[in-house]
Amino acid sequence: MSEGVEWALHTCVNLAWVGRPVGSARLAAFYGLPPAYLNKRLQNLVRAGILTSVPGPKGGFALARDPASISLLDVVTAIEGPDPAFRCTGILGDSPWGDKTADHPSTCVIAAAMRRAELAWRRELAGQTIADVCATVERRAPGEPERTRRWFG
Amino acid sequence: MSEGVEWALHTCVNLAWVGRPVGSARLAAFYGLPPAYLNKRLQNLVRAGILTSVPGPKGGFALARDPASISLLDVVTAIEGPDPAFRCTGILGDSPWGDKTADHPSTCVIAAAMRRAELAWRRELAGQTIADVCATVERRAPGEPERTRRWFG
DNA sequence: GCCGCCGTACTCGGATAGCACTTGTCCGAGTTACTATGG
DNA sequence: CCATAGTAACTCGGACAAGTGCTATCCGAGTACGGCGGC
Repeated sequence: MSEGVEWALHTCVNLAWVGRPVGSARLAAFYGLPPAYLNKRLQNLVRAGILTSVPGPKGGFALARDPASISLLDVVTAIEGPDPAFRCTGILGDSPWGDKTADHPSTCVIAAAMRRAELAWRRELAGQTIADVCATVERRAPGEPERTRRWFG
Repeated sequence: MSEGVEWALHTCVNLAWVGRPVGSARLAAFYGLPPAYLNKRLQNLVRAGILTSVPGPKGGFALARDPASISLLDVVTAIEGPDPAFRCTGILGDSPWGDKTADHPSTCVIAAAMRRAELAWRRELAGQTIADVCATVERRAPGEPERTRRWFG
């Protein structure tokens, strides 16, 4: 899985705490990441409707909606793309008595099993939101949001 | 995910039906796959203890144990490796007040959420065996095992 | 003092190289089955 | 007819290139802020 997923998730949590637009350079400096590349990934989140981008001075990226309505799955799919990890190429159609025209991705038993597993993975990710992560961190380290907000200010 | 996973899974099902060693060239010809590359992947299954390799004429690959004891997860991890898809690089340690020495992969809330999702995925895959796939296919197409066995004979 | 204009500096956004990993290929070591030969 | 030694062919196994996608970088278009001049 792309490493940018980790960066995007942590950045979303930070943005949830700050609450106002922050430039990608400042966001990247927080973790010592390459600013331009983080910017490229945050653009993916903008296209997915997770973030809003504000140009000009005092601009930057901010959450587009409530952290409670942004699931981890939303962020992951925004970075990795909507395609599932396992893709059935329909090699059954190339077998001696295979039917090239059949819809193998839908009928293949193996593809179905892999799809079931991936669905469980997506369901688990969809059940956790950015707000949940924030709440868990705050319970463990109550001063974290204020400290982060101050650093970015 | 690597495309070889699909090839390995289908090949395991075929081997379960045939029941005796089959060369990688013959196995690859069944789906029109590159023989040498399929061989390379089947070697992964041998190292994982899923297949046994028999050299010389009349040799090839065969299942090392009962199909009911080979889960889809076994095959996937044999090809993809044991590392999880999401790897926590511990960027929290690079934050302004981060602790480089802390065990971030274990304590990070985001890493925990991703690990939970991946665990659900693995559990789903571990619950399905090659024998289950074979049984489902046979129920749907009763003549399939015999037809496959005959083609490889 | 207040309003409007301009320049500036900062932001995002997309187009452009470098690198790692998956994919694909090849040839050599080892082993087994077959064959020919001798008893 | 049977045992045996030799040969030959077929197998896996690991070492060697090419293509694709992720990683990283740069520069240009656009916009809001701050300063300046005029009213």
